Amino acid sequence: MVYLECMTTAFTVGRVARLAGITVRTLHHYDDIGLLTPSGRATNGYRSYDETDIERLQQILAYRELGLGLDEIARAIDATNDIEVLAEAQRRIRERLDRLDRIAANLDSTIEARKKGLHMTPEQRLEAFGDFDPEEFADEAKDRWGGTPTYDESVRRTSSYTTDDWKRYRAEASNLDDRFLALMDAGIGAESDEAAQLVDAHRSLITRWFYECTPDIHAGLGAMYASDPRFRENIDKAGAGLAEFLSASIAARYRD
Amino acid sequence: MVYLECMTTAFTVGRVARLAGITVRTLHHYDDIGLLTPSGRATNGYRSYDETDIERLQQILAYRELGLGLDEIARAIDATNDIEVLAEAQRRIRERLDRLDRIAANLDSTIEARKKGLHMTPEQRLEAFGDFDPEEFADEAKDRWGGTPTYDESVRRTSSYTTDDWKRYRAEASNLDDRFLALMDAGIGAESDEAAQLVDAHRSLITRWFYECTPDIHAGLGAMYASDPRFRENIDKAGAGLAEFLSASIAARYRD
DNA sequence: GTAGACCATCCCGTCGCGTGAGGGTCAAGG
DNA sequence: CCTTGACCCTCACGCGACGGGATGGTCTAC
Repeated sequence: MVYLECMTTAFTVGRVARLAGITVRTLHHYDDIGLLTPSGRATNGYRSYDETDIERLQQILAYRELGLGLDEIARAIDATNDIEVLAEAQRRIRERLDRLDRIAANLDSTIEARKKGLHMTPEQRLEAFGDFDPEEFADEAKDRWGGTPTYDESVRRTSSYTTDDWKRYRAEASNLDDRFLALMDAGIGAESDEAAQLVDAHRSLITRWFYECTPDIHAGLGAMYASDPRFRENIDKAGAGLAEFLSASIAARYRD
Repeated sequence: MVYLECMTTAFTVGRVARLAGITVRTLHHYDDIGLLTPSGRATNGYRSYDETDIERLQQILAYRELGLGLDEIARAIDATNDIEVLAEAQRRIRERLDRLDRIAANLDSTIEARKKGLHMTPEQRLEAFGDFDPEEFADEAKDRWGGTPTYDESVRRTSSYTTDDWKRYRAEASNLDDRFLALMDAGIGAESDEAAQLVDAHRSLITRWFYECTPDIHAGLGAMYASDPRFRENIDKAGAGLAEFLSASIAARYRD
């Protein structure tokens, strides 16, 4: 306003900070690194921000909201035409809004699932956060186990299991583990009739919960339990040597 | 899955990182500070994340998105029931969405104003960022200058000025400054007829752009130009001593 | 003239990782 | 059997964006 300028312009740090919802320290910092240097100083040395400074601050804050680094912000603002800067900030903010929307939706369905007792896969839980890789993981699993009908069926069936279902399955499995371990402790061998009965129970368990487990498949699975360290470690959690014993029992059952 | 567990569970750091769109280092960090400790380690020492870990990570990421510190996140998750945690995260995310919406709307109107050449006040530019203080600033100004009819009128009129309007005003004012400075340089006194003419032009300028500037008001304004350091500094930017000279000229004009 | 609210400049501290350095693990292929 | 490449591990230093205190000047306000 020139003749009336000090009425409207000439903001001190504190005032700018309050208006913008930031701290004085932040303005000092922006001055230090040259991101927002106040256009003037009063005779007492106080920083004096004018309207153009505020305009720049507006742009800075818009970009900051997106998590850009201060140097990136500086480049973004200084490089291009100022209306372009705002429009770009606009676009980025809208992207951000989309992301938050996805996350909110994800939490929604997580809460829903939790209420209904439904189970969610890890991929479902994290899909809103990763930038996007719809298949990548499923592919990884398929490369190893998949393409086979048993794998596919298992995926289909387990996808609708609730958390309670999983609990019940785990209880059943744990019970079976204990019975195997009891045999081991009692010194009853893997070739015994008792072991053969438990093997049948094991096959039935897998068929009921995952896929049609034929004797052939079961034999293959049993071999893996002992040889593949991933299965082995996992099974041995229930008791040391269980993987070996289970594998031997299965092998004995189908040996004839 | 117990017997099939290694097919689905047992994620390595890299896999979790890819799924969640974060870096391995971040997972290491969360492990270091105890925010997310993998539920197990493989025999080779590799971190092994299971489904419950992923669930926790989901909650962590949701909170992180809001800019909470990691210790706050830990407290939020550990303190309360887990479904409550998710619901709370939900609420915070929605707040965040609101804020971003406000900022986007603000940028919208800024861009619109820019296109139409309209002028925006600093308060308008920053209102979306500050937590909220609708009046605070206006109050500050009013405490000093306001309540007076001249101030109110000035606010009313200038609020509709475009940036071009401001440019034209500044040009006029700058021109007037130069003419005053020319008198000073020529050694023509503040009591001269030439100065009196310029004083009238100055009063007319203020009346045309801001408010009905009566001789009384003008005299008061002139006194302030010299005495109030804020006015003085601002006016002296155009030329050292201008505030003093202008003030003296105005005083002389109305002395009779 | 002194109290309280601002302002200034230094400068060390913190948080959330980034980024090597230095080294083991593990299928896959020559 | 050895290598290559893609993983994994543990230090440990560094950095960006401020926070926050120390120390001291400035400015209305009673």
